[in-house]
Amino acid sequence: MNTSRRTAVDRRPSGRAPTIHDVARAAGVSKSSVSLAVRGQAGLSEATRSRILDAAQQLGYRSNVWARSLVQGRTGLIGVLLGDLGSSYHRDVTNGIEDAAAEQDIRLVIGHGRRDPERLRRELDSLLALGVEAVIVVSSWLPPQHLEAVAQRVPIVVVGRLPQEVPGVDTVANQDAAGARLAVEHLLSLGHRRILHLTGSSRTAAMHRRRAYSEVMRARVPEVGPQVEGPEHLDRAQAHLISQVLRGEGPTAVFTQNDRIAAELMGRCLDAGIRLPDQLSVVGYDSSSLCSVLRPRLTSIDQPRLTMGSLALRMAVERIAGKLGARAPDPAPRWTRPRAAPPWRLADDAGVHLRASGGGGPVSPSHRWGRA
Amino acid sequence: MNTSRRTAVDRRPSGRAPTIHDVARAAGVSKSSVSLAVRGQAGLSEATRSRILDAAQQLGYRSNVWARSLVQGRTGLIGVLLGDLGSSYHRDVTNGIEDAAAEQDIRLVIGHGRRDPERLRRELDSLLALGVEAVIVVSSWLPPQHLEAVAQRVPIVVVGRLPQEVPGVDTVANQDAAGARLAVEHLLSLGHRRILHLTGSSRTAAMHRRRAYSEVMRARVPEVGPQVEGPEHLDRAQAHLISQVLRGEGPTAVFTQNDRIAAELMGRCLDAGIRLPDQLSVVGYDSSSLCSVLRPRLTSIDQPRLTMGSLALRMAVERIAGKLGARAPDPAPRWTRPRAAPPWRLADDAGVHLRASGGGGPVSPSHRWGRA
DNA sequence: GCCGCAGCATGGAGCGTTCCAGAATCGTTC
DNA sequence: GAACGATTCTGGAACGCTCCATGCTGCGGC
Repeated sequence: MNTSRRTAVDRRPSGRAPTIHDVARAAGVSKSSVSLAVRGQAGLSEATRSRILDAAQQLGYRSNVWARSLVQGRTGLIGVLLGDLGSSYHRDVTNGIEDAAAEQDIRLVIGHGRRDPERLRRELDSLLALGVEAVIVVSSWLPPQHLEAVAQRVPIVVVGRLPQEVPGVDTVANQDAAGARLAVEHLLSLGHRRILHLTGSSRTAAMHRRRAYSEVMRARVPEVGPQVEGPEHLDRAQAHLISQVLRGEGPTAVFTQNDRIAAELMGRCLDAGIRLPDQLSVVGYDSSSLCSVLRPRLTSIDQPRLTMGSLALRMAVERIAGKLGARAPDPAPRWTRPRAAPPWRLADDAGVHLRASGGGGPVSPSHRWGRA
Repeated sequence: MNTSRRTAVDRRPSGRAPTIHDVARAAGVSKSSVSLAVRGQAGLSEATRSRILDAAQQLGYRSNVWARSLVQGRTGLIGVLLGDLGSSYHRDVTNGIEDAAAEQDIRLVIGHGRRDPERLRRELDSLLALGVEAVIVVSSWLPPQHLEAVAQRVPIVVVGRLPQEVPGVDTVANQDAAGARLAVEHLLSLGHRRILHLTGSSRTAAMHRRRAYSEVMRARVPEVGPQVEGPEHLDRAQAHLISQVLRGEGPTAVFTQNDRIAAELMGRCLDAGIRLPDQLSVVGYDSSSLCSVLRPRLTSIDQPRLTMGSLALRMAVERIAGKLGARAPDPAPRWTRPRAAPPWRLADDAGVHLRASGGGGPVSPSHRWGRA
């Protein structure tokens, strides 16, 4: 039967990784002592400890995460499910998550949804199969009922705005309404009155921005009121806007739902020979890396993406600790709001601010201004 | 002693997941039979199989990946270490990897280096600790000696250009030289003679591009020859270039090492009142998402990023299969080059092409052209 | 001199699987 | 009816680790 085992051993990647037994033999101690030593637990003399660690070092020993988690019943893994790679938003949120994870003994596993709800689901399943103890979903595209089902197995924190509150799912979101208000107030302060809102989505975050825009417009310029284009026929709306501007009619400023739409609009305006910002001012939302690349530079609303990420991780850790019956590892920090038990949500707790395009070419109506 | 176990059980996330034993008991068979059934292996009657699967379904049983990989000695995991999230390059390469992985029974684990070699190393370690069977590194920033050390434990495929050939490490790279030649030939065909090369790096890929640029310039316009600025004092070089152009002197075209630098240059030119592309033509490298956003649109060199990703995954799988002593799963495809045994590398096998800015505003010297 | 008690160190059980040798069952064939 | 092979099913060992009960020292106090 030893020979039968042999074959299994031989089938594994060359030079089979050293185990706790190998280290034990090398250091002349029992496997239990090695286990204590590598985990830095008490109950060993300094002499043996260092002897063991030396041997481990020399053999290139690394503890097998799977074996450990098998016996401990936990993995120390948190899944990060990104709606998309390749966006500065997701990068920054992820960085925030990583920074917070580095403070704890938490390992992250990143999954990638490729902007596709179906793929997002599959990736979520995949993360669960890996044994993550919680999942941070940086996307609002997962269907609520699916989220709810998964949340019964494992804590879920969503960074973004879900269409509805989901039992057992915590959320972190930026203050969309406040951001939109900032944007509109900024344009108003520049003297604009006819301000258009261009939106590409009817999802929750977009609707919050749109609603706030409308409220401000109704309150501040009742004689003009809100004018929203999109999300449907967005292309045609842009074309119409451009022809208006070329005739010297229509809006003098546009607040777009996000930077991508702003960039697209700016491109089309420039193609049509419209002078930006003289003939049209544009303000975006997200403060993406596009802002400083575009000419004229784009004024946009900045979300505290790093903070949102860190927040999400801490919430996940707290949930795990709660599930495990222990108390939260940190003394509850400022943001904790230890109010209602699950389900709870923490939204709008992350501030937002306007980042006017610094430097040479701010988007403005015919005159320059400094920083907002 | 049973009670002592109890506490361990109770400490684990609520409602302890059902195991193979639970299913066995429910179906009235042995755990071995359950194992066979859930893995769809032969050796069971249809009757018992379906009875077992029903029971498993009812209990919501999911096989424990850690336990499985512990006994099988393999995880089915491949690590993807990204030099950075948030770039369209990394996204596309990752998509290519994922597409190829979907065809196999491979699960991907993504790590994130944040453009920092030190962090890259830590993430690599973290992936190894997770038990990945191979790592695809989408970055050229890891020090060769470190790569070499790790490659002894697990196959490594690098997407990018390492400073030197590393034993045991496979690489996938685009044809930097061919790409650079395309770019320069393109500008020459538009009538440019004084073409500057602006580079931001002295790393390998950049050097390949730079060298190819110089060769073409020497061969095609010997009376002008190559002129390279950067990587040091890039900022000053740009300022100088702009002042030259404003005086109607200096280069009429610039080939930049990448799109980021091209975008920066274009921004500064526009800030200075230079008309693009009338006064200066710019060609970038990468065909990033910037190209279609900028005005005028940016002509750039396109790398087959998806293909490169798929290639990398197939190479990794092949390596794993080789290490495991089995033959490659697929009949060797076109690109395999089954030449030298390890170490081998496969570079420059992924084609490259110029993507001229379509539509309205191509970067050109005073006249328009169609697609290249 | 013996007891008690630290402090260290250890072997064994068990985590949830897979794998394998062998047992049990069944149907054929002589 | 015995012998045999094929089919179906099973228990135990092992994977690499943690945890626990227990053993072994040596030392101070009575």
